[in-house]
Amino acid sequence: MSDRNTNLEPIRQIAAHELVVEQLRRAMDAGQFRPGDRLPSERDLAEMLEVSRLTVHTAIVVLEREGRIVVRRGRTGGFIVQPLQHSPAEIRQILKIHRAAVFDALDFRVILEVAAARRAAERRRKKDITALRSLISLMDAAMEVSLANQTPHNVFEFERLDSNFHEAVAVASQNESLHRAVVTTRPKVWAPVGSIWWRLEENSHEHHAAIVDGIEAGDPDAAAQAMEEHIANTRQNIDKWIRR
Amino acid sequence: MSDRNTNLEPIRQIAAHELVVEQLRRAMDAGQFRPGDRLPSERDLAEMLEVSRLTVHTAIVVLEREGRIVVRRGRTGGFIVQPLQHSPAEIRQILKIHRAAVFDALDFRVILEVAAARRAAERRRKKDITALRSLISLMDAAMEVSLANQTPHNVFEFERLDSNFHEAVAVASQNESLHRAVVTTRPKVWAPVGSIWWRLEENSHEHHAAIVDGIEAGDPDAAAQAMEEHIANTRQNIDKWIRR
Amino acid sequence: MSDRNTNLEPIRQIAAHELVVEQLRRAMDAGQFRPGDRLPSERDLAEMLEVSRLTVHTAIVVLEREGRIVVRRGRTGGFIVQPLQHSPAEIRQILKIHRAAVFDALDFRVILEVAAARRAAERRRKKDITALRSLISLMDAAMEVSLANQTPHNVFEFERLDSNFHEAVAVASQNESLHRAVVTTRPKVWAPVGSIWWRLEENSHEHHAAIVDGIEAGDPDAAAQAMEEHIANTRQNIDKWIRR
Amino acid sequence: MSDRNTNLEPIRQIAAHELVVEQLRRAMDAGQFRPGDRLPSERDLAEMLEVSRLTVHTAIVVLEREGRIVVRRGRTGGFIVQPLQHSPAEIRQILKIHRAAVFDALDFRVILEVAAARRAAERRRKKDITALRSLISLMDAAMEVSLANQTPHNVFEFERLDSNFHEAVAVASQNESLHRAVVTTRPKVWAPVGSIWWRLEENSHEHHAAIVDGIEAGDPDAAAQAMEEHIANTRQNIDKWIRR
DNA sequence: GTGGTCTAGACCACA
DNA sequence: GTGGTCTAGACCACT
Repeated sequence: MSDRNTNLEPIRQIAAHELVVEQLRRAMDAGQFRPGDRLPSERDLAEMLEVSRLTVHTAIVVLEREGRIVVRRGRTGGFIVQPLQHSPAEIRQILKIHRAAVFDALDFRVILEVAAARRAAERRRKKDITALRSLISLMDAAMEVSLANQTPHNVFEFERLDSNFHEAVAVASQNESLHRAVVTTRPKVWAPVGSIWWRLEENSHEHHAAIVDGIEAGDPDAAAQAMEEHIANTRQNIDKWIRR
Repeated sequence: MSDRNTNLEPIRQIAAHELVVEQLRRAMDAGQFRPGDRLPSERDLAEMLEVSRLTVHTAIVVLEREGRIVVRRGRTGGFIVQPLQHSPAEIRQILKIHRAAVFDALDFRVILEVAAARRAAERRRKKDITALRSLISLMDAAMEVSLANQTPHNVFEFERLDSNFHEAVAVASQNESLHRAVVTTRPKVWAPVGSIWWRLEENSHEHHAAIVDGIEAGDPDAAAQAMEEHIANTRQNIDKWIRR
Repeated sequence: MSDRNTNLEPIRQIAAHELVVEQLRRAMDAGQFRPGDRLPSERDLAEMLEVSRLTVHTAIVVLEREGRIVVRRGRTGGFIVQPLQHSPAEIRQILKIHRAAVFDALDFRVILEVAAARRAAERRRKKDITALRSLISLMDAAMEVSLANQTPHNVFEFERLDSNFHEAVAVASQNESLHRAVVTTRPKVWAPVGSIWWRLEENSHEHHAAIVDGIEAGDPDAAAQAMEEHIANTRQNIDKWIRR
Repeated sequence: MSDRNTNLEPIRQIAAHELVVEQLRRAMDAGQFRPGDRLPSERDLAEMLEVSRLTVHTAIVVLEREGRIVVRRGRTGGFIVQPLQHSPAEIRQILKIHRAAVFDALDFRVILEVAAARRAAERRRKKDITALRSLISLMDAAMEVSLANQTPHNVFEFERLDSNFHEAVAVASQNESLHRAVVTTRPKVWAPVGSIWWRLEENSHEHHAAIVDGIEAGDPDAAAQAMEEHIANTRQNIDKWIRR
């Protein structure tokens, strides 16, 4: 093996404020901050992120220029998270462009989350099951409201709960590496498109229930299969969107 | 869900020379530079990493103080990679301390690499199989030499080939996310300990062959099972070391 | 010319409320608000100046401490403009201190306003002449009243008209740069002293008339000469005051 | 006069870094920093302008985005002033657009600088004449070089000397207000266009000489007339450019 | 020594 | 109290 494959890649000194931008973007993508929410104040963010206010401010300016937040000044001011506004045509376009990356991420999600469901069922802990059950009932409630009157807010709420559910399964797997991988991989499927109503899939709550049932029953195969179907369902929905 | 779980983590601004240190450390851990090898010259590293020579120099000083390289001046000079020198007792100690992290990483490796083997068998491509076969024959050769006269150099060579083999399986899975996860996860098992001879496991070449056979036969279950046994074997070896 | 004459002057960042103070002071100096007048309400000023009420309030407090306005509360309340109260001795003192600056400004005024009168005569426009004539008749009226019963109020009125007259000549010159220079330079002569009765010069109305006659006749030299005499007259009056 | 003409204009809080931008732009327009020159370092500018380095830096970023300077890093780095690069067609276009403002400024320049020449002749001081003579000889030298080989650098040099000459006349007028007005008005004629070779007018050195002769002879009319012809010449050149 | 960036603290205008 | 901005000092990477 004489060809030295020295994979040394260029160093990119990443500015602190860029890291802040990335982290805030990721938090919004992951649904930790939903459209309409206010981000923490500059001072709070500075403390949480352990950087100076100036650094936070610089990051905020970037996010504002991107249109992901709106800055409101004064006593009642703050940074208001904006919805990623895409028309259905744009979404289709974006999905087509990122098709490869999205399906790559989805395929990887199957590996990670099916394994997570399996481990969770093998190592079932009471507290994990309790957490999952409570998330399911919250999602049921949110979905009912959403389906009744399609207000966007509840859609965002549902999305956040859905995110939390999948993370809770990863936590239940009791493998920290797996947990982290799940958390960082999930948003990659949705990030290019943003939050949109059609992610509210009709049968997802049945899948969720089946997953928890499998975990609670200590049946790894059942839990794994339910998760696999769940993600396959998502894949089909995206497929339909692209073909539409 | 009133408890806002804002997972914002502190920003860690990393100095450019630290990034250089990390990248060189990782390259040495991954076997790209083996003990006894010379790193590229300061000038070349600066160009490859797209930083100034001063930055490279600072990084080199750090690595020298860590004892991971030795700086030799003059005509035959350069930065000579040193073996991580741990006594068996130290290794045991280190493994005990990092026990949780090591087994967490191993468990995650099972998930990732078993899935990779399965996907590789499902999606078998000629070029992947050719690459895997050639790596196996190189490893056979290296092992013979190593077993004959236990020179460390060939051990390192074997390690590097082993690394390449596992990455080649990941590549054969044809999922980029999975590939990247495998590459970043593997070193986490060994990083705390460094390269040591006992990683030369007697039966590993049988496992490797079985994995490639499964992939070539288009038999996902066989490939997956072989990979699972292979990693389980590693786990047992580590277990034995800790108990010793 | 190796001595780099980099005329970079220190930046003076001016607080918004200071800008408000300055603008109100200048408006009072220019006679837009005369002693006894009420400034617009805080709310109105905030709207006109496009700042918050707090900022206006801060400015008002400053002006009150300076004694330039009195704040009266209640139904008939408001901000009452006060006359700048200087005794003749104080005025003489002030003039002596600012002597150089005042004569420098007067000299510059000659240049600007003589040129303005000349240009106005060269480029005479009906509407300018009409405006000048109407100002002259208003000044005549104000002067008669003032001379009859020396009430300060009409003195201020006269001053304001005098200001307007000189600005009208500048406008008639139809050179915008010149116009702006005249407007900013005139107050510099009087600013240190404030508004005082002796500015009511007996022969000024004759000068004014001569200036307009020159302009109307399209006689640049006549207009210029009249303006020159007019300002020379002012200079003599100031001189007398200082020597007194 | 019942119509209260309360000329209160909106307060514009001007950021310190904007003031820095303006001042540096003006200094470059005025020829204090010529294309190819290096501005003072951030640290020096901060000290000269009495602001923090951050404020200077922010201003520099703006000027860089405008393309007026280029930033070079490292030991030999700094801020390199760029020439305003306009094609003759663009210059014509720009001049047409700003025609009114340019001629307004030119007209005002006649007033100011003719008066300055006149005052200088009336109040002639030895040191002023010495300064003017030395500037003329420097300009002669620069012009010879420029005409010989039309290198841009000498053109910029000539421009700077030309600027200095006119300022020196203003200084010789011994009126500070006039001096300041001349300095701020001259660049307004050229600012929209930038530095270009055709400002090198063939007969300008004769005019310059005539102006100084008039001043030295104590002949205000001669000095004034020479200055008037000089600026009229500039006006004609611009006129020709627009019509071309 | 240059520019690039961050920190810590402060004051201000806003609502 | 919120964001907007500036200061003073520091460390770093570049050349």
